[in-house]
Amino acid sequence: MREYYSITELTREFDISTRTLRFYEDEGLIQPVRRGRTRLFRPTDRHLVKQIMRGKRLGFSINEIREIIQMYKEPPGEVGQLNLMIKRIEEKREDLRQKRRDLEETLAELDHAEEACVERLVELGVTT
Amino acid sequence: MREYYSITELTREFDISTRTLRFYEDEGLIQPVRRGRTRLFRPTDRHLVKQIMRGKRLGFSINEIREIIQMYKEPPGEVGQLNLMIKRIEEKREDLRQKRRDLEETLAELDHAEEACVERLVELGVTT
DNA sequence: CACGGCATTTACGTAAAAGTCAATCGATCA
DNA sequence: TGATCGATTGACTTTTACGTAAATGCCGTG
Repeated sequence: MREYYSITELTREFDISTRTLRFYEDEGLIQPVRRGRTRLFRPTDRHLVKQIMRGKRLGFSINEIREIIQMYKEPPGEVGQLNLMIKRIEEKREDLRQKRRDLEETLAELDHAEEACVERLVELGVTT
Repeated sequence: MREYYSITELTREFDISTRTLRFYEDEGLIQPVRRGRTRLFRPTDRHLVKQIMRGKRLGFSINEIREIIQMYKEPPGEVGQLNLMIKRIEEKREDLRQKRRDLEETLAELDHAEEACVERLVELGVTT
């Protein structure tokens, strides 16, 4: 496991801009350390970026991603806080389950659409 | 099956504003008919709205949703167009499969986070 | 030491997707 | 007939998530 990644390494790996990484830092999603003024990204920062990109692909906003990231962190020490966190996690999971239903339905409709296209090709006498 | 829905009926059903429905009309995603100036939404418009909301939850942009909706329509009559459409459909499906992987990974991490919370509660001697 | 290349900060810009507000119109109820 | 309710249009505003530009810092190489 590498100790540090440069900002450009991460921009290449995740196909995002430096601006985007600095933006995520401003938003408090990642906390790269500094050597002088230069940012040094540790493996945990890299992993966070990976999680952020996943969240983005799933259509979560920065705020929602921030919430999700909170959940991955060490669980709090107090009972009330723990129960609250469990509740929040359950909510997010329900959210994700809805997305999964949406996803399966969309996939099914696309399957259907593709079949219709293929059938149409057959009608037109195209040798597959 | 109802013949027409009013704009407010649909805003209530989908929990969106009238502004949003008009916006979708401006964007050409739906084409409600008119009685005078009043919009009348047919079942097909309602179904389109349902598909739009699904797309939104999955993080697709309006343009992407527009593309997807195109794919649900009648397949074109020309062979080149049909092959192009099949290619586009396959791309979208790959996109959705990526989302599905993201989704499963996120769900797994949330499961993990919840377990950690529950364990912590046990450590604290909370009777479940 | 000058230079190229990467990095930084600050500041302003922008596209997408609506929200909000004001003025108006038309149908209907009392 | 006047008031009220729902709908419409148009203009302006807002939020999110960065993009872009300008000016400058840091550093290894020849």
